[in-house]
Amino acid sequence: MKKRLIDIARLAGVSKATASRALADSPLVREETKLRVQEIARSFRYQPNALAQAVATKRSGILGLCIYQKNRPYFAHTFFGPVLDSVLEEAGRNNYHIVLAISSSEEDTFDEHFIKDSIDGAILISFAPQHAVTEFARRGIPLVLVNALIDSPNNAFILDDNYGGARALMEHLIAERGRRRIAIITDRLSHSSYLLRYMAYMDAHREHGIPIYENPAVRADDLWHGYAPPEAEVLALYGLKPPDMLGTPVVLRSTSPEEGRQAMRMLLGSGDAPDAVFATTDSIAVGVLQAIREANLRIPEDIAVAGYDDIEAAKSCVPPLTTVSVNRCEIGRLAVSELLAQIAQPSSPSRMRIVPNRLVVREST
Amino acid sequence: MKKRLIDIARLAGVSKATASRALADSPLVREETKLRVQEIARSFRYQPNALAQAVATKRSGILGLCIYQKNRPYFAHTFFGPVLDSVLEEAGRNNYHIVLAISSSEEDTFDEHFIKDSIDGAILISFAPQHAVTEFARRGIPLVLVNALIDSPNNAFILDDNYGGARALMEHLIAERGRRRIAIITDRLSHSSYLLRYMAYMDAHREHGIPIYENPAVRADDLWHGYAPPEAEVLALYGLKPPDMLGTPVVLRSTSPEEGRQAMRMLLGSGDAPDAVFATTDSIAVGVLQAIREANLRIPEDIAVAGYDDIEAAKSCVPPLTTVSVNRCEIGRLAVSELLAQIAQPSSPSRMRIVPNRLVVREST
DNA sequence: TTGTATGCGTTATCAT
DNA sequence: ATGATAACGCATACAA
Repeated sequence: MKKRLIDIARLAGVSKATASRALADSPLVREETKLRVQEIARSFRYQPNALAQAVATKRSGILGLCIYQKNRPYFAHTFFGPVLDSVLEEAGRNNYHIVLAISSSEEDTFDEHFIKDSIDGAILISFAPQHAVTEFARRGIPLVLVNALIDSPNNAFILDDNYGGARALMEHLIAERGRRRIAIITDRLSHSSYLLRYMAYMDAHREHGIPIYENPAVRADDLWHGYAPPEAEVLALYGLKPPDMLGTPVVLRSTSPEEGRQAMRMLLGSGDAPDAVFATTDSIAVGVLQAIREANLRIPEDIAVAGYDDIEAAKSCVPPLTTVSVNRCEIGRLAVSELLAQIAQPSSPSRMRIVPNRLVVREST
Repeated sequence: MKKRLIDIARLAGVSKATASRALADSPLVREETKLRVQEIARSFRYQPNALAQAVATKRSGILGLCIYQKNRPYFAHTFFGPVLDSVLEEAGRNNYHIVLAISSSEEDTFDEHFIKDSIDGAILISFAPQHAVTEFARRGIPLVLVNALIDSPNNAFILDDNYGGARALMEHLIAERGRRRIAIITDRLSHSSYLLRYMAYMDAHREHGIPIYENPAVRADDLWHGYAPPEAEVLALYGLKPPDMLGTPVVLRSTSPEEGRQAMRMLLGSGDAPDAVFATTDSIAVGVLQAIREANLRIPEDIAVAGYDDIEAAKSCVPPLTTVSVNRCEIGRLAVSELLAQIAQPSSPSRMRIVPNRLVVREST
């Protein structure tokens, strides 16, 4: 019933080798026989066994897309989802398949998952522990890191311009909107993306010579949970120096409207409210908006609110949110194209590509 | 450098066969040698070549997750995304991998994509053309259909209780909120999910003996674009009869806030506004809310708005949206478990599982 | 231009 | 309990 290459070959009266060549459209086979083989293959809807092809050619045509994420959302995530979509598009254009992997443990190096010498390359999004990167290298699997800043040679990096985007946003708040008491509410700074956004926040203050907003309700020792100071070597890769002054941001344990709402309530309840809030994700900002509305304050007149990411909700929330629009589409596309380049030319040098973003001013500032 | 099974075997001083058995923890091998082989394998971080295993065992451990979607979002979609997440969870729990496929053409049967006898089973979400289902059957690939209502034997179906959910929502609007002029704004009815929601809307009116809301601005011939009447046989599978009366819903070309906004503007501009709107997706409802706010009408006092799906934005929009919460998580989980059951027992009968949903009343009604 | 023979890295069968 | 050896389905180096 199910036809193999040898069946097609017999039906066409040729050998397996010739049939194989004919189906691969090799110039080594006479046009006439080529057409005959192809016609027979088509009439039986023959499809080669991709797995057998893979073991023979040592090329599976499969790319792995991996994220470290303890809980949902995994790919139903405002960043991972759109990146996945463009990864799929670009991979499809080049006839590659995408297999997904999630790991809840930072110890994991994904070799239990799907590595097993069966993927041609991998993309790691948003978090990449050193030992995982090492393991991929050891197995000779080309790797591209997205929005993860670590000190690693021979890998390509695709990064949103977190620092630049946050700087532009801060310029908007300080120079265009004249805000001077700007609070920052952020997810953990151990993640390089948030760290860079935070550093932009600090640097903007310094350059404009205005003091960092401090709130007695925010106790640094409570709130910096688990934050390790940025490593100078890693920052240097990005052309940055460790911040020479530190504020006390409100550091959340995760990114969610509910956490943002509670954080903002705390700031409002302290009786020393800011005149602007930089929430380092739109998701947090949505909760911040809620808290301010519930306190019957006006946005942006009393408190301006800005987010980061430009997720769907940023357009439909009330008021629509000023934010930094991250080019997730381009990030996914570049990740695949860099990966394919590395697969084609395994010895190509490590490259870092910083993807520009765009400040989107809406009605919340 | 890269170790194969034979290398491990030699190092352990045994044959390939014994090594293979030892690593598979076969009872056929002496405990002592088993431990020796396993220890050596571990020390060299040996990982078997999954592709070679797959050709030998005729089992790849890969499941395909396919959607027909012309444009983005693909998996960054309010339904596909969360379903994908729970598919990944459930597949991972059973040591299966997921490879994704999108097709922009209804003609496509996915055999060009990844079928090629290399997946153990497939899940088709939200749309399943007959010939694609036939092709999967022809190739002997177990298939599960999610939220797609077609007449097909030997396949498992997982369906949100679209009809029941929409009925509950209509009961809420009519009985609890006393609304009598209820407009419906929906994506194309050629999709069974929307069709079932629409039928619930019609049936609720009939049973309560209240007339369907009609608006002169809505011209049926313009708006039913491409809608084919429901096929009785397919509906019968679901225990339903074709509607014995028809309204003129506002039928959109897609699901988006912007389309919803424009549709609602049209209704408002007609001078004959409804007192409630059933938007068959939350995404549409978000746009409806905007249009009503822009017209300075009160929600829900002047016009109540209800959606369907319970996407993230439903909680954070203003006012928070009354909607039907679809159990996407359970849908994805069931899809995988049904598929695995079918893989294990290829001759098991076709099953239809309807996943309950939940009416969530918020402040928009 | 075509065919033969070998290799890819496993698992499975059949001896021993 | 272990080892040869044959599948698995394809690609390809080498011969012809």
